[in-house]
Amino acid sequence: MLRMSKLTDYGTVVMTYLAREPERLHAASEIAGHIRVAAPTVSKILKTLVREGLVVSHRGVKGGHTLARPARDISMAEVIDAMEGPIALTECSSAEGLCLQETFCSIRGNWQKINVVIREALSDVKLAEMVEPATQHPVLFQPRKSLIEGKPPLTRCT
Amino acid sequence: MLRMSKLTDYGTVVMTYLAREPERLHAASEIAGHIRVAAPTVSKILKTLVREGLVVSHRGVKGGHTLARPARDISMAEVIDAMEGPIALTECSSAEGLCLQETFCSIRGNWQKINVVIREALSDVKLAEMVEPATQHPVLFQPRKSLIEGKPPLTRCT
DNA sequence: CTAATATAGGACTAATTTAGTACTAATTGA
DNA sequence: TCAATTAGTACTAAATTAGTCCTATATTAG
Repeated sequence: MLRMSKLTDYGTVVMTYLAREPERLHAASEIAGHIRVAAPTVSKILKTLVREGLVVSHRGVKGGHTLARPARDISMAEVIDAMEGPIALTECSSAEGLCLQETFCSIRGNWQKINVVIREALSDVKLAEMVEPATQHPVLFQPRKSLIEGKPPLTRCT
Repeated sequence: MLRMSKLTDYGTVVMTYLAREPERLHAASEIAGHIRVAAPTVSKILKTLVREGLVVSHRGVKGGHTLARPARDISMAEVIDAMEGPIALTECSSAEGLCLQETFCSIRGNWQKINVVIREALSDVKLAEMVEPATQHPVLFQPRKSLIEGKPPLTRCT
């Protein structure tokens, strides 16, 4: 439904992988082997995550990557933000006057509110929860029938 | 943050435009002129919306388009679903066994739940609300400080 | 000190997706 | 019957995204 890029999707998988053994360093090649994504691609993703402060890296022999913070303190919203980058800066929603159609666009404010709602939902889901098997998150997840029967979402597996 | 395609974005603008005068028929060219999007593109969008049952069309002289249902009965989730199409069918989240990495992917179930939460948020926002100026939606929109200060969303203006 | 192993950063290419256009057919109302 | 309008399909161009490669830098073990 709402889509994210493949790299963002991989990013969440990488983060989840790191969250399973947060005390240990993980080389990019090791991660790549486990999540079955090409090593250069994993490296690229890790670089982004390091730059954004979600992952810390150690160079050299026995180097590798690990989470910058405990998994329960990292939300999925943060991971997605880190991977998607500041693309929104070129769009009207981030600043006034960038969009020629601004005066004709009366729904901008409403969209921003919707985005806030989505952010809120994603901010409530912590990385630690993603590591757990998909069962109950009683407070957060109480889907309505109508929603469950809708079209499937667009998250990739990988 | 979470992105939708330009066409989907235009789709919401077209729907909002129709919602302003639901009693009247609107030719594709008329809509194009008002929302400042190329006419063939608007036609393409309208065809999709008609096919998905959100808009009804009337051919011939004095023909045009109008909403299939009252704006208060159409949610933004429906509009986005209609525009984005069944892309998810090729991805692992829509059916078992499509993804080679399925057995290595333990976060799939959790992602599906997150998608449900987002769907729920979007299903609560009706087209009628998008027509109103962006002010209060007291129940739905009570953003937290931390969320508001995050990166800007990716909705385009247009 | 040196060799081996890792990450860092940037440039580049390929592939995919998306946006937009063009053309023809069908329908309707005057 | 004619003009306006949508319907459908195929195609092209542009933009975005994914992925690869190369060189530099850091760290540890021996």
